[in-house]
Amino acid sequence: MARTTDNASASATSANSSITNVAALANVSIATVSRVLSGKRTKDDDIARRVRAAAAHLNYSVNYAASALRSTVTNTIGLVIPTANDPFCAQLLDEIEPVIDVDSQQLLLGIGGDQATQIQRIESLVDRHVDGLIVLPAWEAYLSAELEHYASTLPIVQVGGRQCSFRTSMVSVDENAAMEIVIGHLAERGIASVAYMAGKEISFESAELFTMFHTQMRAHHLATETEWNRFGDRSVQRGFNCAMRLFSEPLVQPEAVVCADDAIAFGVMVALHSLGLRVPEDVLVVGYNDSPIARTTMPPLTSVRPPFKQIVSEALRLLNDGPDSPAHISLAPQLIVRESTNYQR
Amino acid sequence: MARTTDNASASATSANSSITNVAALANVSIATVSRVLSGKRTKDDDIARRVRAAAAHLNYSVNYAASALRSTVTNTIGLVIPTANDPFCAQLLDEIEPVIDVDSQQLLLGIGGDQATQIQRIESLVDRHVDGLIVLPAWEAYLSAELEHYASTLPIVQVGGRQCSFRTSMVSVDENAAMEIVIGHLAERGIASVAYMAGKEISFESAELFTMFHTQMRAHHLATETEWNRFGDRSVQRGFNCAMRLFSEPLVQPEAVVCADDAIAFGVMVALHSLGLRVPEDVLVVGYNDSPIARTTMPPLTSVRPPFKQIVSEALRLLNDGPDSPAHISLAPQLIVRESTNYQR
DNA sequence: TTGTAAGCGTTATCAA
DNA sequence: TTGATAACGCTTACAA
Repeated sequence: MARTTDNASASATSANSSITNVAALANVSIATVSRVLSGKRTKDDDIARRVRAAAAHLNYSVNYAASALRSTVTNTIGLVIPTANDPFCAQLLDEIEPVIDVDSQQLLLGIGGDQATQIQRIESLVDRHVDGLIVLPAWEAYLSAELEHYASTLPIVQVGGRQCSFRTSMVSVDENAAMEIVIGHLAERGIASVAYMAGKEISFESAELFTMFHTQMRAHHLATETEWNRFGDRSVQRGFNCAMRLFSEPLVQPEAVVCADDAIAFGVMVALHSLGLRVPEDVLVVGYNDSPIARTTMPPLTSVRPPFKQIVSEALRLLNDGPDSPAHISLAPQLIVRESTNYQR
Repeated sequence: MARTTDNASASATSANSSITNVAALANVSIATVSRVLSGKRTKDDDIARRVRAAAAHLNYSVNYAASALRSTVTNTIGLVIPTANDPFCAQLLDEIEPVIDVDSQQLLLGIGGDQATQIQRIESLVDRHVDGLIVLPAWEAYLSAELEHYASTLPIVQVGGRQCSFRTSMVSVDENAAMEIVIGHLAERGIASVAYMAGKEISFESAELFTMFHTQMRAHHLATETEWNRFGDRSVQRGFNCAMRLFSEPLVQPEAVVCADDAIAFGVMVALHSLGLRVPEDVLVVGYNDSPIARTTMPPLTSVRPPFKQIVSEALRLLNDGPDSPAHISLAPQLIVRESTNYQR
């Protein structure tokens, strides 16, 4: 019997205490301590309380390296994103980090703007034996082979983009629903014609959206013109240029503009302003991503808000389900209605 | 002698090979393998080559958990930021991640928008035994006690903000140099008067900058008015409002506006545009942070670019120096001159 | 339900 | 230099 009560609390509140110290102080074996603290022992009797008290008193926290070495989990989640300088990625980061941390897990971050770098990051994280991997593919990054290769070892969830592998799970924004909500909202406002400034974004299937735009327009009997609707980058400049071209001609003009990104919408609003057109009285404008910019435009911008909280919770749930049950979950976004569409025709 | 050459390559290219497999294949002891692969054995003789070849052949990579358990390093760096939705933080993330990864280290990310959350994140990361900790304090987060407490255990580098502790290292942007460069640039353009829209940012000592603004203005014999210069948030709206107030009155008006953030500058430019004032012919505008927005304003915005690469390399160097030699490094930013100040009076 | 003891894969120690 | 071996702190059979 190695139970020693004497001098057990000698090194109290010293941070570098191991499970042995806790066991000694609680007067139980290290196995019991391990079981109580890891939740493998459900009863909340005197022993459990003694262990927890001892752990608290010694300011004990498990050594993750030792834990990971012996068991099969590392309590880490890997996240690979193309860049932090993207409103979708940044908002997702802000949403996912606290959720992971309350699980007493940690977030290992990999950033890669192209296919090669993303593959490197994925391999690094797999080497670290992360418990799960969440990947936001970079624009034009084909990660199929990579993801398939690790899909059997490790639960992987892809977020957004073109689906890379049917062997990994995927969570994405339901772009069809997004467009339905946007066009429905504009139809309710009494709008007759809409222009669409499409994009080619990370989080977003542009072609699918473009198709859905026309489907929804027909469904609501709204008008559009081929030359109104273009693919392009999602910069303020692009929105400005497109809107200047569109609204400075004395031809027929759309009563509303739907943009694939808030930045484009911002550019559109600046252009309209400089042309003497008022938002929303003359033209309604809708953005996408509900980035911080949407709250600070003048007037504030109605924008499609990706369901970040749901994306995060579904992604983590799919990771927990393990690699054997891949699923594709599509989540409807929410339309945040602000001043830029607050006008009834 | 436990050297076995037979069936050593049986499990070749199987990913889950340990140091034992490598040792067997290379016909040396595991200790030698460890020394060769960790660089503790400098010679590049036949043994070293054999070991490396075996490791490559078996697709071996060290088990970080085991390595961390035995040695004192985990090959992880902790980074705590207030939010990813901030251009300074986002750009720093994009810069720091690749530098860490080439060191075959990994980035553990903690996000906390307030003092309590940041303290939690710091504690989580310390529990994980990160080799070093980089902290960007949140606005009004006082982390002194926390940082001091861990400063002896762990190298900590604070980036930006008010200095929390003299026992930890710090890397910051030299705001005095920033203001000197900005005002110097405007003076060269032949400007006579300048307004300053100060901020209260994460990466940025507003009061210090405000003082330096006046110092530099005097040094260059430029004029300013008390009511031109206000503290405030760094939103587009704020810039717009301030500029509208400033430039719609028929009083004396500044010939240039310096802003504590690109977003403010953007708002200013929108306001000027709507008042019929041209940038840069009528008013010069300077931003701060050189965020993606600066390249997409119309015209493109001259902006102070924090020296991200240097901040990253200095922070990592200070981490490597260990916790015993705290230093404060102040790095001069660079002025990215674009169209918004490209006008000679 | 508890304690004992055997590893997990690596690095550090020490003797050769 | 090298190899044998003892930790590192934990989890998990297995036995009590």
